[in-house]
Amino acid sequence: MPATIFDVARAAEVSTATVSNALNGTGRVSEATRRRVREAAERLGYRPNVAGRALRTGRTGMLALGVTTYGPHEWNFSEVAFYTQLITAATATAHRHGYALTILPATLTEPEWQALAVDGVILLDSPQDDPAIPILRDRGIPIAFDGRPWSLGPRDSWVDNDHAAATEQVIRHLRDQNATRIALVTAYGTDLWTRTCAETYRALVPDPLIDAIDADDPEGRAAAERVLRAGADAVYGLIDGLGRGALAAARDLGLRVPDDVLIATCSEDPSYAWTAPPVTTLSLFPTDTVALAVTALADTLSGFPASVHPGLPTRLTVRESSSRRETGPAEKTGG
Amino acid sequence: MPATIFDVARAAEVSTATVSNALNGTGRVSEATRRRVREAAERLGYRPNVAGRALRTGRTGMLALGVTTYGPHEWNFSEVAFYTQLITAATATAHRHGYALTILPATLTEPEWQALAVDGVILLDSPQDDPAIPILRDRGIPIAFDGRPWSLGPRDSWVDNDHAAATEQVIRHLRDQNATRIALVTAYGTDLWTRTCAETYRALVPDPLIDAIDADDPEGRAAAERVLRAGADAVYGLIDGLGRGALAAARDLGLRVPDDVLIATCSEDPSYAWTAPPVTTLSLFPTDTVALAVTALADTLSGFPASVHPGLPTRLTVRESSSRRETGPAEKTGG
DNA sequence: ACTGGTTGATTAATCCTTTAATCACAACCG
DNA sequence: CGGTTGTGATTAAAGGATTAATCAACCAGT
Repeated sequence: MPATIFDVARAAEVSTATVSNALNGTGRVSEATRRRVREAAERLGYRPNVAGRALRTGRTGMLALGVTTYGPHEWNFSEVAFYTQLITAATATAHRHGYALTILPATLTEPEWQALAVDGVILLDSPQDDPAIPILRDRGIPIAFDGRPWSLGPRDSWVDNDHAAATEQVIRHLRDQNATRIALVTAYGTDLWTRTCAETYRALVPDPLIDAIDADDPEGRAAAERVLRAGADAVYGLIDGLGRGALAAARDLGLRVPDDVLIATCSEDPSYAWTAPPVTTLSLFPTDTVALAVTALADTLSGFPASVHPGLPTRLTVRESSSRRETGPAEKTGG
Repeated sequence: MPATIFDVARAAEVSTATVSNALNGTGRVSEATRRRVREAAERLGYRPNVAGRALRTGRTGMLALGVTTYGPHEWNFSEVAFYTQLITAATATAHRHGYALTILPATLTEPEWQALAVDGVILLDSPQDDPAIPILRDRGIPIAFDGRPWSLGPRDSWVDNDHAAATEQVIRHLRDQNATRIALVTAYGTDLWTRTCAETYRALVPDPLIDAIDADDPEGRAAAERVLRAGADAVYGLIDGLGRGALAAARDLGLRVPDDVLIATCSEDPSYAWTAPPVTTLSLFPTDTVALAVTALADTLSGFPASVHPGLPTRLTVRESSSRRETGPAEKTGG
């Protein structure tokens, strides 16, 4: 039995319309009346009923975060710090803008997308021909893409890191450490992020060696083993767990890291500073990225034009797994 | 402009009441009419408007997950993997029961708790005198506690691991490995989980040595250093990051693990299998636990009585950080 | 004094669904 | 045949907020 707008109206001795106008800053209300209404609302602990407001305005005050998966898992959260940080930051940012945020299961059917009662959606690494897109467009729901989208509607925003530059930085670093055959291990995805990284890689590496992780092996151990068997002396992984997967694969094959193989991976996991050896990581700052996406979405919902933020920075943290000890030229060629 | 119940009524040539009854299985509707309504609804892609339904029934179809923090952080996600798994499982389970789930920021004020439009709340490690409790009780919103609560309302459920047994298992294991001075490092919390573990520890250890992590040091490095300086030869951490914090502290003090110091920590982080040395962990299976909590909450909302599930199992994974190499009696005493 | 414009408030419709109350009709019983 | 019971549907109210349309009062101008 929370206080309704009628209770406030009665207490302030005005109509409900005046209460609404006074509290929302709409219509015409004298200063004195506004104060009276505010006080009454405060005294009664009045909070607008969200269902009533949603019914009338069509706005729910809710945002949704959608994560697309490709593998068999309902969530592709193979225990990655990336998602935790991202969810955390998205939720906090949404609240800061006055929205609640709900996280969608990866397996949403078309009628479920139809029925979804949200004001806006953040889509993470939306794949090609994402079934959600046409439905959301049709419903007039703005989208903020985290990761470059395949198509962009008029009310859509997007944010992304500068993956080309990041990939180039990693490849050059591995080269500087005398890697001669650099392999790339990707996720299963058909997202543009994977594609951009792969293209940049191909443009830089004369003899590309690309493999994707298996659906049942989130840390990519089998994929790492394949590329190592194929002769790679450096592995760069686009998925968080690949540092561990590659360490395991190297050990199984009797290869020393970093003496025989160099390893680097995209990851936000702080524990890579503590593995044996510590693993070089590329951080994508998911918190900053998604916060920007949520803010863009909130701005769009406030009537501001949609915005685009490509080229967000990344950071390469070089650790022992990709640091060859100081070597003379003789050993260099021997690699 | 999605189809409303009026559109379906017109298409099926019945009243809206009949549509509602037919689709919800309420009231009295003939089989033939029910089929006609179903077909019309299907054809028009009708999905009940959640705001309209919420306004009428007072049910929103939304659950909230509340995480209480004690430190300065908006989220106490220092325990990365634990929360990821937990949030993931909670969301998936909620969806399985037909609810959406929203994650609450830790810093919710009383009026915000008042206005929160949800059918039920899951509270994680609710502290003593949690301000949310009286408000939710007053509003008749059922609570499912993950972690034993300080007080239980008639519609509240709770689930928890058997922390006493788990703590005892860890202590005994460390003793078996010849630890003579076992220290306990806790979070900042006033939650019952911390308290239960500490009490069990005190009952088993003749000379207790307890410290809590600092608010600005989520991995507890400073706390680990303090207890090691105080003479501990084994550290058991109740927070996920403490494995890393203790490894760092030991290294800084020139102590070898496991030769000079044994380390074990509560954690879901798989990368502890890859640290140098690998760290012994106690898993609390947060996914199973929270799934049970969400299910209990959904059941309560369906009219079933609230339920209580204490004593959920844990698992101790012994790794090198707490495994003394086979030693003769001479070395044992020298420990 | 009449007109026109401004201000500050109210009235009433609207959003969509659920559900208690009601009604029409047919079958059955005494 | 009048009265009761049961079935299958409809009518109308309710739930809480927003907002277009309307109204009353006042002031200024001619």
